[in-house]
Amino acid sequence: MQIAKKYFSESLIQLTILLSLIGVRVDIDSYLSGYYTPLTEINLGPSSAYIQTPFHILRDTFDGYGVHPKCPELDYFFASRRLLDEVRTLGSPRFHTQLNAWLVHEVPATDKADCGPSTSNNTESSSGLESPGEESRDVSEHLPVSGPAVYQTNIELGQGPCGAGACGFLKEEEDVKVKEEEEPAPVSQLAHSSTLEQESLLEGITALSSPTRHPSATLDIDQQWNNLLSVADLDDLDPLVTERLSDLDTDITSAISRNVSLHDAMLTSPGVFGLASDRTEPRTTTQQQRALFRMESIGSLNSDASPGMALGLAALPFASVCNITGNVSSNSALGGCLDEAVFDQINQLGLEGLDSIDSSLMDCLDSIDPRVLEDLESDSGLSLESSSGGPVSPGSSEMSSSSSSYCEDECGATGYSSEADSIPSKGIVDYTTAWPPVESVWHDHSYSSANFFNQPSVTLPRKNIKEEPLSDDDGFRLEEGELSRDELRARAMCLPFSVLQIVNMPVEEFLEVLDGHGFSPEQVTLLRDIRRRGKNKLAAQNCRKRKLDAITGLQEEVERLQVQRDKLLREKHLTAKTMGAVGHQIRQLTRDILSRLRDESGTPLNPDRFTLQCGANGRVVVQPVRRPAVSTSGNKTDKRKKGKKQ
DNA sequence: AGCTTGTGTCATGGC
DNA sequence: GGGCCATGACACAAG
Repeated sequence: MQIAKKYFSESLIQLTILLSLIGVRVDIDSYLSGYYTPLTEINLGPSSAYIQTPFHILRDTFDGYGVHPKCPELDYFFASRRLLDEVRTLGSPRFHTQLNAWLVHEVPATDKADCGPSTSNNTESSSGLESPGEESRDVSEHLPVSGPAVYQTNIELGQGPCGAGACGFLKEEEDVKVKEEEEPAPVSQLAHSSTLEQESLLEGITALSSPTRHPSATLDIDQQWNNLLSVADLDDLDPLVTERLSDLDTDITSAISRNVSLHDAMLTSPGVFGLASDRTEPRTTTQQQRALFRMESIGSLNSDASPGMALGLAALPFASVCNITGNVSSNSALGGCLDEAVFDQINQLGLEGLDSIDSSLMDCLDSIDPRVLEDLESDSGLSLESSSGGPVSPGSSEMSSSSSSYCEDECGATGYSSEADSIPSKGIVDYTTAWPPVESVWHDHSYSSANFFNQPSVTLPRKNIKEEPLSDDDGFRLEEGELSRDELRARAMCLPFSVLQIVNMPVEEFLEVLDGHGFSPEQVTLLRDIRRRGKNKLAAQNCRKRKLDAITGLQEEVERLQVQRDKLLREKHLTAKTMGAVGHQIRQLTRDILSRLRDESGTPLNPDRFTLQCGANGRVVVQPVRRPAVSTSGNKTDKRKKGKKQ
């Protein structure tokens, strides 16, 4: 179940990314909240790489297994959101919108039954005219919504060369009135239906092909359109575009009849086209009303014509999406790119590196001589006495006899170590046995332990050499090379504790020591200062280590994101190029089809004035090119402005 | 001599 | 309120 959920989530993200490429924004956060770790951005600033976030609450849980509370790898959790944002910011390629028609429509069986006989039974077509009132009424009956695809104008059903009088063509305004048929297919049915619904709906769509009287012209059109639509596979589009475009360009001339009249295009019933030669046959008024530049029945001329063309045309806008979706599911190149780029990083957020760090560190520690470890511990001022016994403290025996509970095993970080809080500082350990255990000293994330082994050349030599100037400790200059300033101070004040002891002993024990040993105020102050400085020194070391780790992690992330960005940009460029080629091809096909249509006067339609429009129900109608009304509105605005001025 | 780097220390804020 | 921790800032030493 988890795998299925993961697969679904990844597919959803991929789909979102791909939809974003075509301008569709989908918010999937709500869908992913149940699977992926909540994408809460914490890296809000340069200093927030290690904010005090209680990640440790997950440390002992399944989700937080292996996650160090302050590990910089936690930042990778948030890479997924940034990657998605990056993809979205890349923009989206645009389809060429000059082609706003699809030569597809659905021809139900009832339509054939109704319209078939109309060619022979239409007795009113002799007039070739239809009253505008009727037309308007009919349109009002069948066009509930005056959508952009439907033009409701006064048309004149002049008797064209076909003689059927079924052509609705307004000569003066060159406007075309288009009617919807009685089929109850809603306008938004295709647009809002799912892919499966679209497919089932498109199954009834017949092909838009040339009439049967031009059988040679209809041979390859279905295949051509199928080829065209198959190009929507973005993976193979680029190398195939040119080839298929050339194929279509060469074959379209023969694929579409040049002698298709506008009347034929307007005929609704299959019988009209089937008997297109008999252009003098009358039609009924209602059939004339329906025969308004509709090409829905063209395909019916060829009863055995494959619906692939119409299906492909109607499915074009959906096929693109479907093919893209299919690419996602099939791990195609683009999807694979996104997989590699996005989800690999998401999957790599498991912080598995911590385990390797731990193992490698333990291996390193195992191979080190304990005596060497003692020497290394003595590098830091606080670590000088971390070796067994607390060598210099004159009161060491006194300490041991005081049954104090110290945590000298923590020579390193107390803040950065996740175990330092729980293991050493809480338990009451015998002083004599608590000193040297190496295995409890070297924590994987301890700055003063792990780093000393990993980078001894950086930290060790200078620590041995360095000694801050002390004007008040001139008497201890001989030992400055070995002892820290606080060590010298502790010796000068005759404190019976080493610096490490002072620093690492629990608070209760420390307070007990302060109260129970009769120290002078100066000694108490020095003890507190030594403890404070010692803890702060380790904290500073850990802080610097974390800062370096954070910088390193961010640099690596930047490099990864740059590589991924370049890859996505290349994909975007390729997709835009492909879309442009497809759009050009579609425009060319549209022009070719329009050039083969005739109006009632027998003149070919001007492709610059007409377009092919695919209705929501799959019908294809011829529409006049919309004239932008910017000029008129601009004139009105200008007139208004002028009037106001006057 | 100036710069860089590493380190210790202090001050401060949050828990 | 005190202790602890993290971190910026500063100073210092060494390369």
